[in-house]
Amino acid sequence: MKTVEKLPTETAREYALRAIKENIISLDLAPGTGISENEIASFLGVSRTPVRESIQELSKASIIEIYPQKGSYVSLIDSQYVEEAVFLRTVLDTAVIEEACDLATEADIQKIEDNVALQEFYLQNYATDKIYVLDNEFHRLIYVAARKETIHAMRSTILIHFDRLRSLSMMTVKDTKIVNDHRLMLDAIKNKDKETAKQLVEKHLNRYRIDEEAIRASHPEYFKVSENM
Amino acid sequence: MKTVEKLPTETAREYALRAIKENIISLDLAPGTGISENEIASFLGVSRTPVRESIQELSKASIIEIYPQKGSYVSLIDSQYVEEAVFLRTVLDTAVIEEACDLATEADIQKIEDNVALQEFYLQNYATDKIYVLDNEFHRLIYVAARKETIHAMRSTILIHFDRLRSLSMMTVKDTKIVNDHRLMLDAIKNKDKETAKQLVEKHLNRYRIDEEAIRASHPEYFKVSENM
DNA sequence: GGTACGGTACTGGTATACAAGTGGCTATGG
DNA sequence: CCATAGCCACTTGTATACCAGTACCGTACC
Repeated sequence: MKTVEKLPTETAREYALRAIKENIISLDLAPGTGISENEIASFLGVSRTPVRESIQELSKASIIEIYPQKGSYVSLIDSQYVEEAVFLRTVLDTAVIEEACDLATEADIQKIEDNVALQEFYLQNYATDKIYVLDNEFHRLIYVAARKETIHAMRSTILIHFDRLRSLSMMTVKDTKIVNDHRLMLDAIKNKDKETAKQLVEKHLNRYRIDEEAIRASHPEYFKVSENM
Repeated sequence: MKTVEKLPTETAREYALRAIKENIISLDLAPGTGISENEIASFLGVSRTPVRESIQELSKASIIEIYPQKGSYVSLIDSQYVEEAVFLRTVLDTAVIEEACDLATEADIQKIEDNVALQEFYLQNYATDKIYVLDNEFHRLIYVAARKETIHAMRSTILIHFDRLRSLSMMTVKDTKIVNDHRLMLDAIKNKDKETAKQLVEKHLNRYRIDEEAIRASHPEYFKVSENM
């Protein structure tokens, strides 16, 4: 497990949740790893309570499996859940951007504009490591503009199943293309052009198609064995 | 707060979550009510720990608002969240039933068939109080058939915002119509007829249109005052 | 050598103790 | 009578103690 800095503003619970999430997505807590509430608590320098609450939450989304009195494990990558994550993102993102076309205010658009401008700036200056955070923030801002922030929170939890597979794939979509997609989406929202916006989202998501079988071949121990074989 | 029987199979945490949820949906814990972890814990006969974990979970979906060191409150009915719930249900249910048309196995269909048959039986015998539970189960089985069970779990949490408004409306859609809708949906899945299935879901959801303003007029104290007025 | 049994050191589930902060009530002084 | 200061009873947040159940390992006995 990798160290995560505790921000002064967050509670122990928020810190623990963030630290565990980041470690799972980055695969520093690899699929199948056994985790102990006590161990993580002492590693993070907090008590079991906040750690336990975080683990409970992740287990709700099947990111962690809890076997009472036996142990807890980071879930193996399960095609079932990855598909659910991809499905949810596809269905929601397209529906939400259409809503954003209808509902976005000037202020919403300005925030997105600032975000995209920053993406373009970092792209020009080859500081592409910053783009990952801005990317997530961009998509959140779309949900905010569509007045669907609660839905976004749920989306991001289940998306962990997909995110860690993406980490594992080490597949990198050219940042140029990502940022360009974002610029075009913003334009579509400005123009209230739902049809174009929807098509852009579909095209954007298609860039992240992952060859799961190839990864399974090189890291079979990370994957759940399907029952139907 | 109304008593909820503890099932012998569930943990204290599951019991607490279920009890609190049911009380919020039934409005026995009315919107705006102040709740205390200690109070609920002693009422349910468990300690603060499982109660606290449940409240934390509900606060994630904005069902409960926590003000540290001050108190926690059942959220007032907020049009914003109700709309998010309706939006989520509409978007997901239509997309999921299409998936169910593709993916449902014989076993899945048989379970739905049994459920619908039971609905029809209770309808014939005027035991319509049983239909509410079967209704929820019916929609869950559709998600199961579409291999989207995790998504269903998230759906049901956010739907609380809508469910309690429905309780408040005391609006009753004729059970005859509901059960008939379900029968037709099942047929569409059997026939793998996505288009019909989708239209049926839309029609079905339209039956639950609620006149929020009328309810707001008769119970203004349950509603959040909009900031844009 | 093999097997069965028991101790031990873990697990997560629950209960309780303590900490830090808030708000209201009361008592006291003007 | 009013205002203010301080105590007290509450809140949630966190840490810790205790419980029941599990797994594993070593030992003793066959």
